[in-house]
Amino acid sequence: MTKERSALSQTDGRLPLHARVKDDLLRRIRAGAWRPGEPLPAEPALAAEYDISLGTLRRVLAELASEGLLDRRQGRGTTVRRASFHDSLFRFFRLGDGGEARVPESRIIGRDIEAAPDDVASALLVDDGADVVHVHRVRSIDGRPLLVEDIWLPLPRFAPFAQAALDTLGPLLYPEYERLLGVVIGSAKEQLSVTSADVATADLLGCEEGSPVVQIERTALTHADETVEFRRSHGRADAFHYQVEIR
Amino acid sequence: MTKERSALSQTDGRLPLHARVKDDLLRRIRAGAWRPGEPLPAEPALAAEYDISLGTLRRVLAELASEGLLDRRQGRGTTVRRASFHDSLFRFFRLGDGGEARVPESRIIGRDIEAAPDDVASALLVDDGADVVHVHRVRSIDGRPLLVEDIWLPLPRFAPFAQAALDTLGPLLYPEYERLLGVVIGSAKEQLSVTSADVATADLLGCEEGSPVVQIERTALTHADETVEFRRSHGRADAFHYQVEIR
DNA sequence: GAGTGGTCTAGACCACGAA
DNA sequence: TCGTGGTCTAGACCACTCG
Repeated sequence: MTKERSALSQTDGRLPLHARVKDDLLRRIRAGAWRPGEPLPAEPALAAEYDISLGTLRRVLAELASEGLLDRRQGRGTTVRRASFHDSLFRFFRLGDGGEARVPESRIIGRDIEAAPDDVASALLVDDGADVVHVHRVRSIDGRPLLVEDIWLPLPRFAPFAQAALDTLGPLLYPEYERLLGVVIGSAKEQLSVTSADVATADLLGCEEGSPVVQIERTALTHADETVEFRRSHGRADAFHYQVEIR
Repeated sequence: MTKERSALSQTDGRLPLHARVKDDLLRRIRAGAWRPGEPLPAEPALAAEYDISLGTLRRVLAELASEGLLDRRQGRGTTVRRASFHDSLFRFFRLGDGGEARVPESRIIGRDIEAAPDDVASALLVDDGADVVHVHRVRSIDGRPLLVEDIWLPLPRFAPFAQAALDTLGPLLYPEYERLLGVVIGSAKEQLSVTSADVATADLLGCEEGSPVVQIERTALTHADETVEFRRSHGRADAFHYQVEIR
């Protein structure tokens, strides 16, 4: 009679052990079994739970750490890493001077509840016309406007965000999502293209209507791959500047 | 008397063993100790050479493989991976239809030897005014011009390339560098910005002078981090389209 | 001091690929 | 068939963090 590893019953038995354990841990991480910062069970406990050797478990944890999902520190434990991608303003736009990583100021111009336009609905995976929160804001450095953002969030999940006093919101929204709703952003996809500025955007950016602007569309997901935010940002093309390092 | 590991004499003795072995392997790979595709010594041989256990060596090799430098295949051996980043045309521009990964056609408009302009000289790390090969070409899909490229290569290293018959050159230059000169590209840095088309570029791209174009500046390096190519490409901004996935 | 992850070793068996 | 890397185990000792 073969020994069953009940903890792995949901994984593909044809895969090597380490792959099955990795899949299962991935599932639990995505399911939010541990909050970011909260330690996972210690290695001997996890190894016992999966009925595998310490070496095999350690290999899996090392892989997940190298892929950026886990944080391992001697003496402290293994924790789920909080996603911390840079602000797209910093990744894509050249700032006044090089150097310091300042958080750009944020001025919210409007926040309301509206029926989702087609493109927003399909990005957020909600029905056309479903209610969503819409935030419109400008991000600046030293008072110089650099990026105009439209942000859409699904309801009813983001109702607390729709009601929070505007002056309590910091310039970075993801920490606010976590504080107000317990929603932790795990990954995002961004899509860049070049368009031309409409009147309102040109006005906010201080450029001429029709002048080229870089458009960044971002879809943000939780660790469980739930789509929870869609934003469309525009910045002056003459300030655009992006570097890629290729393997 | 402590046992010396002569193979590691060039590495920092305060580092853990696996890190020292990794540094040394990295150095040898960069130095071209093995050609891409040629197998490294087998694990037991390498482990003996470094006087470390198989497990430790395997950990190092697995790391290098996961970072894309090595290719490991059961029964075949461990080899240095040939860099194979996608053509920037595919990474940054939307093509007629989605789907197939065709290699765009290439039409060389000019090739000559010239004195390096300031920006080219500083990118290639050669003296201002030093002789360089300059290639000017247009890349198209289905006869539709998508990208205009200026490519500069340092002399005398690229002399064979300057002399090769144009009709023997394929649309992808990196395989040609390898064939003609034994130069293998290991990595590249790209820098994107938005400018406006000059007359000549507009003419080649079929757009109006002054209309927005995306500029891609690429510096290509060998595994040994020697700078061997600088290219500046321009494509129509309305065809620009780039996706990033963030952790 | 107790518990955590970090490093390192030794050895077994399996699956793949080339000769 | 033989040598390669792939998987898995067992156990030792060290270094860091925290109460």
